[in-house]
Amino acid sequence: MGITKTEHFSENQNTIAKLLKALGHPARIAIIEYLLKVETCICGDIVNELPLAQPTISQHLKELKNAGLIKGTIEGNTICYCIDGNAIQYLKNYLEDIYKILQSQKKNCC
Amino acid sequence: MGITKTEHFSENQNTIAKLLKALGHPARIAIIEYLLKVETCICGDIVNELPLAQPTISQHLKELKNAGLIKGTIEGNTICYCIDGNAIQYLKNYLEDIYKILQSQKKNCC
DNA sequence: AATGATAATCGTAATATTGCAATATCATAT
DNA sequence: ATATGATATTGCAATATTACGATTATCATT
Repeated sequence: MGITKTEHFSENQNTIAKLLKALGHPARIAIIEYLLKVETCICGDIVNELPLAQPTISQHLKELKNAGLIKGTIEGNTICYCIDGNAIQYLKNYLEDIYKILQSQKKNCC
Repeated sequence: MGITKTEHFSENQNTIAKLLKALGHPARIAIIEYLLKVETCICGDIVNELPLAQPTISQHLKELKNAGLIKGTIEGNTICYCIDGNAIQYLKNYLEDIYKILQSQKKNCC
């Protein structure tokens, strides 16, 4: 029915899925990579960097922000966006955990 | 227009986004976690573990498989599913790289 | 106050996703 | 041969996502 049954899954599973989903679009990956590159947070020029219209980018930024992957603070008449390290760390740890468990298992098939 | 403009982004960005998108659903996270738990690859009982109908789970499995996150091999009249460690490692490395770069930057805002 | 620059929001069209009932497929047991 | 059990596919309804033009809001600078 087009609606995800979040209530049937654990809070952790929903949190992880939400973060990963927010990153699951090339434009949003590109935004993250750009934010990482420029280092400084004055980021009004994302629009010039990406091949998408300004409203589209604004929408992608909103989604990244909703998911908690970036933070934005008003800075005069521009907005200062930057990556939230905690969210990245959370995902990194999750994947490291999965990887570690996989490594510890003796492969007996596939 | 509802269609992602993949052609405007790098191959790497599209690959990462595709993997993350495939993981960006609680049911698929639950499937991965279950596959991790059972260790052995005979995994026909995912349907009994998750609160979703059999066709829905079959569809989620297909998406994980298309993204390259799991492998499935026919084993008589059951199917043996297991996680593809390479895909997990790829994502893990990507997030570790981002995290490392973040750590190396001196925070001056946000 | 008027102007300009920047970014968010609204509205809408096109497409994708989620979920399931019904059905199909296919290996194996009877 | 036929029934059974396991998984895949089809078809469809409900909802979500993607993208952008038009507009609006906000604020710094005239």
